[in-house]
Amino acid sequence: MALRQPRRDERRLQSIHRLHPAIEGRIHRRQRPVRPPEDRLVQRPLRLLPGGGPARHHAADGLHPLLRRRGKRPVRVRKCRGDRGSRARHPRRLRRAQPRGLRPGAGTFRGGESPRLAPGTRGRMKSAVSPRREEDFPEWYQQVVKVADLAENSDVRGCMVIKPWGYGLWECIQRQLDFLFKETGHKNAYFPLFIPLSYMEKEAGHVEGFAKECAVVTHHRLEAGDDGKLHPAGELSEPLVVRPTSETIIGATYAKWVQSYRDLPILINQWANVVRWEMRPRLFLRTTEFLWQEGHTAHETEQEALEETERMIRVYEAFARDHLALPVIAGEKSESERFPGAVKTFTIEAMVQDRKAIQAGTSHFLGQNFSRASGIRFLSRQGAQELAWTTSWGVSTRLIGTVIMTHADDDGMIIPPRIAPAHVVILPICPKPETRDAVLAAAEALRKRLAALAFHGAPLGVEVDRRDIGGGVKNWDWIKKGAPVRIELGPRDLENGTLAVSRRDRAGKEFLQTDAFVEQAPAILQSIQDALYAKALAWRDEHTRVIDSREDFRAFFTPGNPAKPEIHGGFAKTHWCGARACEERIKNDLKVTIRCIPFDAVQEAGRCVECGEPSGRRVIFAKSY
RNA sequence: CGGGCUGUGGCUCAGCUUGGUAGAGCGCUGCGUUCGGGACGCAGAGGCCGUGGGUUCAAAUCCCACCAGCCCGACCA
Repeated sequence: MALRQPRRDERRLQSIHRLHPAIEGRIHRRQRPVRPPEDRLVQRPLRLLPGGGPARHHAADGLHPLLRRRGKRPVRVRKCRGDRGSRARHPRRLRRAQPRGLRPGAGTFRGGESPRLAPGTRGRMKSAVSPRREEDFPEWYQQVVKVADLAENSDVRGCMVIKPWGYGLWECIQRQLDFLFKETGHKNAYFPLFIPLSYMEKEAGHVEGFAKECAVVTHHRLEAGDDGKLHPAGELSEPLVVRPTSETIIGATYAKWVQSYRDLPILINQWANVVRWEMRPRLFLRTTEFLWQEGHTAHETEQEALEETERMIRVYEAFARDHLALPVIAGEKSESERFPGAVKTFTIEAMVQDRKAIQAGTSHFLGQNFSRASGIRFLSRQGAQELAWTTSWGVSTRLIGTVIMTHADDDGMIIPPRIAPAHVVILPICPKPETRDAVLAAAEALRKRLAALAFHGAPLGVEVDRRDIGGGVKNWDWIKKGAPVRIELGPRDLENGTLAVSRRDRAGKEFLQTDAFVEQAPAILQSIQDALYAKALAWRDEHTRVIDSREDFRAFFTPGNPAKPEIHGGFAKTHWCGARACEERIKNDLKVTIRCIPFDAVQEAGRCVECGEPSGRRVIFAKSY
């Protein structure tokens, strides 16, 4: 009783708070913001390709031929020129602009009732995602995943349903990475989901790292009880662990495969799911079950294994850069951040839009730790029994989260063309039933022409959205999903042989001759790819600081408002003496960790940013995911 | 695993203090007007109020227990 009373009061307080006029006014304001003319669509001259490429522009008056043609009919022209600002003065709009009064349940920023305007952004275009990045980055992220139709939470805590558009991203990543693995001499195989408990105990560091987050299978049968419910029965003699990673079971297998140096190297990769019982799941970034790839190799010499470890982190680095448009820093992890059981861990670290670091891929030199634990022995060229040298390396569906947090904006997802499930989406505009068939036929013809083209060796992915819904809704749907290029094709385009092209990385749209567009399509996609990379690189560089003093370091990572930290900090390139104690203290004080010791760090004398002891090179400090 | 909070149509929530016919917005369906920047009007479908027990003539509402989820800390790709 005493427990519930304060709860009531709090609820009441909340209700009162919601009804406060100032707050209500902000939430209920339904006015459509009058967009400044320079933000309007059609008027702004566009270039689809950088540097005055072959993109064909409208005549000097800035008008598309279509619009000029219609210029004889002033009413149409005004409409076509996208003079949407006038909509605010339209009688119907005016009516909507009136305050609606209090409506129950509307005092929320979530769900369908998203606010048109964020505080202090009067007159700005509303964005598709609410809140905006600068308002609440974690919530923005969740909303992007949702509105882009990438994934959703399932009824199983911590496990997500990856929806077709999101899974399409994974398929593209998978296909291209797989190609790169094959190119570097690896073959795919598949190992069991279940690992005998005793295997997990073999490597001490490994146990320590994963024991706390293992799902354990103890029974193999269900029996109906007297209560009518099903109960586990048939207890296993030895519990099975659902793989959190596969070093142990693969090691045990390799031990059987390897007899002599002639059996080495073993270069194998597996595409699989793994389970790590996480406390705080987040779609794509940290889920209980996730999809990944894990490469496991065994080598004759330490040198060979080290080369493999570095080769694969370089593969990841290049893949991130060229395919995902992610600038990453490749380097080595400090001891405390190493993979459990590894001798060395290499990583690629990306910076996302809240300036935090995210580990996007890792490659581990496992030394002889796992071959010792699993007994991977071979007869050497000299006739002696030796332990193999092993490596493992992996990237996961977290890459998708990284891509989202790097490229997406306040209107939703932006997909780098090279991993887009569909590169070009054709939106047929069918205002009148009598032109519908012709427009759809033209859309299909265009799809075929585009699909015959190639982008980086693969056919262009083209989708025609035939859904019978409003043109604006349809268009926004694909903006939110982040399709690289949208084509609007309407009846008037048919007469003129034109189409309207929109790039997801830029505002507005441009009318082009269909032939010209088809010719340029792959180049436009590459231009988008390059632009995304350039933007992400500029962002990272802008928020990377060379820091030498302890005060500057602490100031860099201390938010102005600790109660509700704003987006702050970034990458700090600082000297570090190498002592674990310094690293630890910084982590405790600032929640900042060493992301990596970059491979390309120049040798340079300096002093540790924490203790002042001498240091030979700089490391990257950052807050991280 | 510690601390705080919440469970009511698909989603976000109101209703509970003071027990008496279950509500709103969005979404969904149909029809009409729309459709090249996110439309509008009208009509409609959809809920044993987390579960179990108790109090009462009567429980979404009061009491008890349980379950689930969220947030903040420790851990992580």
